Amino acid sequence: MIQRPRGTRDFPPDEAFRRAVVRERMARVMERWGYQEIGTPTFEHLELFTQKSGPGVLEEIYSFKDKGGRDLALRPELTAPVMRMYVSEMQNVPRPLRLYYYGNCFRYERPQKGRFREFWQLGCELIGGRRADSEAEVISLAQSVTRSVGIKGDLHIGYLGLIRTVLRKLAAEDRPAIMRMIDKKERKPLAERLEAIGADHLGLLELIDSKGRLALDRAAEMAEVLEKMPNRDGPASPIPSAASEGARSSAREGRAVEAELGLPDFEETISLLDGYGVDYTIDFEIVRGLEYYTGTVFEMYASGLGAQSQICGGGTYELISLLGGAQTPSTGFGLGFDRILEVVTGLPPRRPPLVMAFTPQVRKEALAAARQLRESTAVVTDVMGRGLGAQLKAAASLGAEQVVILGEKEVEQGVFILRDMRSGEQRSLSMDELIEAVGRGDFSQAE
RNA sequence: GCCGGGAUAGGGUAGUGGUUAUCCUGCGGGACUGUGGAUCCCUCGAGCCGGGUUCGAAUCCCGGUCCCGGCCCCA
Repeated sequence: MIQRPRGTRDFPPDEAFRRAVVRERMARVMERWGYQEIGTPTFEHLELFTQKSGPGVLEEIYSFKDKGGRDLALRPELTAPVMRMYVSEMQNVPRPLRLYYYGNCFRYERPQKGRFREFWQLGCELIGGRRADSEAEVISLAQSVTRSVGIKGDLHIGYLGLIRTVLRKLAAEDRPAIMRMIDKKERKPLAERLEAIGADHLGLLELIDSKGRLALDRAAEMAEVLEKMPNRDGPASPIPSAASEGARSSAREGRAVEAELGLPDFEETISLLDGYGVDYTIDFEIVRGLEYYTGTVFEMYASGLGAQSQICGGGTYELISLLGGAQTPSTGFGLGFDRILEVVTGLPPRRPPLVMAFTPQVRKEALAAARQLRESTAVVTDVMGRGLGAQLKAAASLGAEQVVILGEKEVEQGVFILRDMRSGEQRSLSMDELIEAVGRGDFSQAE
């Protein structure tokens, strides 16, 4: 017997239905905010991903050569493809662009709870807006989307400008280790290291330990001090444009990303969030590793997912120039669709179809009637050559709520019997009355 | 790439060296060609794969595959 490839899943009817309902609800929220769905290819040139994330991603990417010798890769995420699409065909569309996507992605990783080799992401990108406004909108949208399926995620919002500025007061060789320890929450080693390099007075530890409003106050105090301090590597270098440096470095290879302190911008974002009524925690511990994030970053967590509790991640980044476009800020997030399905509860069950039961003599009439009823609801008919009794039995085990019964008598009188399977109550109805009675019972009503 | 636990009919399971491989459920058929999920009867259907040990392996050993959880990583 042939098995499924490791880390992939089959979705039986009930599960596929749940996924469709959740996807549908979340997409509807995106649409309400004016975001338009786009689609990109399942595979791309490998270079797109190495350019964005560095050669390190090769380990976890499904890459291959096609018959023409091209290096291709199954997409491991969707932000880079969306940005590629923007650069190659949407740069002249009026800004801002509000886009969303849903698609499967592939990573060669060890499967565990909430982690698969083929997984689905749903996300959005807001391209070319003013920073604080865009961030507030996107963060609010993220919360709105997850809440639309009944998930109350724990939203943490951080800001990289401050930490980057602190790091620039340190010797360049110390920075990666410090960054890593923050990300890993290795508090003790971090404290020791900061002390060892004489940086414990900068307030970094206190900053990442503070959460919420307190953190913002602390950040403001720090910013005042930091602004007066010289950087160890001179003034901040602007983001290099693709043209100016040959466009081949990856975001991960230590490109100088804007490191302006910019705390007022972050404060503006935060204050707008209050306008949106977003529920959040300020948390400077979020660093999201990547160098292409330029300012605000955020993540959402949900309980019940074991080691993989993060269901959403996003922020503001500068990727477009890296892919050869004009420098354009973009804010977005990606949702781990599969993880969301793990924690979502209380979805309505699929509505069972109407069963059209008939005696053998009037099969054709029954099929014709079924065809008419399908204009307004889901209808199934027997294909097993069963007798009427057996058809009723089958309808019952399907969970059918209503059965239409048709025999010679009914055909002669031009009526149909509508039987309510719960009560056993039966009524004789004309086709028009029948259509009226069964109402709309299709897929969309189940949501 | 690393660590731990697993894998027996479609689903759920019992069995720890010799059984006709257990039971529940399911599927299909029948009792039942004008009205229900009940009942009864019949049928179908399994020890992940490959080696090894043994007179004999679902059971013990080795390798692989896949699943579950964790580490690493998480764009």
